[in-house]
Amino acid sequence: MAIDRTLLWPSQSIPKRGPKPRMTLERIVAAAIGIADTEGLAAASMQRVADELGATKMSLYRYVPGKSELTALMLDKRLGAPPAPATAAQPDWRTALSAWTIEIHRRFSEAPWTLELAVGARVIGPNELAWTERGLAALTGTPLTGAEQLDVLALLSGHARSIVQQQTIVEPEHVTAVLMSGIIEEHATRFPYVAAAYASASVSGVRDDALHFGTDRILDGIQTLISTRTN
Amino acid sequence: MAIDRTLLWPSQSIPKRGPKPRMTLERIVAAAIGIADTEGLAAASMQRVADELGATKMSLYRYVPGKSELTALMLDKRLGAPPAPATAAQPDWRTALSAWTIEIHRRFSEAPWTLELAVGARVIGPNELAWTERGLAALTGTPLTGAEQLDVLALLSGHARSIVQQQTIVEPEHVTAVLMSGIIEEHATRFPYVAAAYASASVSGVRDDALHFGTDRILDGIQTLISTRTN
DNA sequence: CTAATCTGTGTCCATCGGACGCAATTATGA
DNA sequence: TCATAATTGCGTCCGATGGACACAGATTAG
Repeated sequence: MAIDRTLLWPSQSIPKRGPKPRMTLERIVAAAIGIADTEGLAAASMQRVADELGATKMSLYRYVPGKSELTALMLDKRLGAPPAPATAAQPDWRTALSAWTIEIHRRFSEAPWTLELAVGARVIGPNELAWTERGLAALTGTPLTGAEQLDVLALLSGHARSIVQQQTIVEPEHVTAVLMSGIIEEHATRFPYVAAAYASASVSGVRDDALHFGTDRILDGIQTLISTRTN
Repeated sequence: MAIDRTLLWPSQSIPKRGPKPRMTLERIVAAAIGIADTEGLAAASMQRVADELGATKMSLYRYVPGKSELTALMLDKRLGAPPAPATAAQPDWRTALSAWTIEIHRRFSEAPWTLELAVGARVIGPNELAWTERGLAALTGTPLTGAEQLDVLALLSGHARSIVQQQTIVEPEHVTAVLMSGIIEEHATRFPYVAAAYASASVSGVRDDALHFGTDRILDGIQTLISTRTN
């Protein structure tokens, strides 16, 4: 149940006796990520990862205590560290946080299987913490408290993830979207507002900017809060 | 892979020949929900549900095509229909949407296992659609387009879900929270802003209002958009 | 050179979702 | 009344999963 800290946050161990390790933790994680990227998270079983590395399943357990620790490593490594900040003068908090949100969305969007792993209780990894650090840096100087700053970041990253979650609904074959419009049409009398909204949304063309819409709304709301503080 | 529509959106079948069904779809779903509520979603296996009902595992497949359909039913039924609107004069969009968001949060919070099911591609259920209908009704009269109204609801419900997701991290035994603060303390030099923010957040006492904070920010942002439209 | 230690892995297990077919049960048509 | 068609419950079997455990071989420390 409990996840081993020492894997996400490695200390040193350096055993010296015994045979040389034939594998590497990094190689295992990389192989698992490769499988998840191409064949989905479910395909990244211990057996499959071991096959990919030409090893047996049980040998992996010399490097990873269990599956959940492996997936935790996959998540943190796949999201990666935040991009290096521009060397030029640092932008204001709004443009910085906007870029922060868009980039997080891009990361999750690149590997939708990470969403499934980001649900529920888990130990935060170094990359994830680096993202928080970066976001907090952007909010420094604003009149928000530390707790409020954390809430802001949770709000924005939650939005980014939520958008990816909804996008993956439409993505595979559009079959779910078609099915949904069929349901809505059939029950238009039960859900008149939904029918009207979807009809209007379809007329006005495909909307791809739900991410920006929500981000702008949230940032507007933060702007409002900051304004009331500074005045 | 594909989820059967006809279970979430039942048509009639009414077979008359053959033995009387000993079970009911409702009973199966209810039993599965009960198990998930008390022992977690993973415990709600077909075998376990069958045991709960005094039936065999395979007999359940006469009522449910597969596990994914069962979980879809569990999700929609557990969330339930939106509460009946107050008979008094309908409130303005802001108070209505605020209550909408908080109630959605409460539903998810009651059964955190629903979060796991609400991830990824899925067929929308009648209750979920009823929630959307209710939210759209609250937004009628605002100068927002249909697509924008849908985006607003996705933004708010996404926030509510995101908050529950983070709360479940702290909930079980606080072990994760303690672990996290330990990690942050150890790496305070690598993540100075995070360390400062968490220290400040701890000093100012436990924050339980991340839900309201985010909801208010979002609603402020929508308010801003509406204001620019009406002027 | 011996003993301690570490790696790789072969074997076994419980559990999971599910395919398939068979026996029992019920309603329908002749 | 009786055969037939349809429908249910269920026993059996399967592949795949994560993981426990023990043992052989490799490697180094004393």
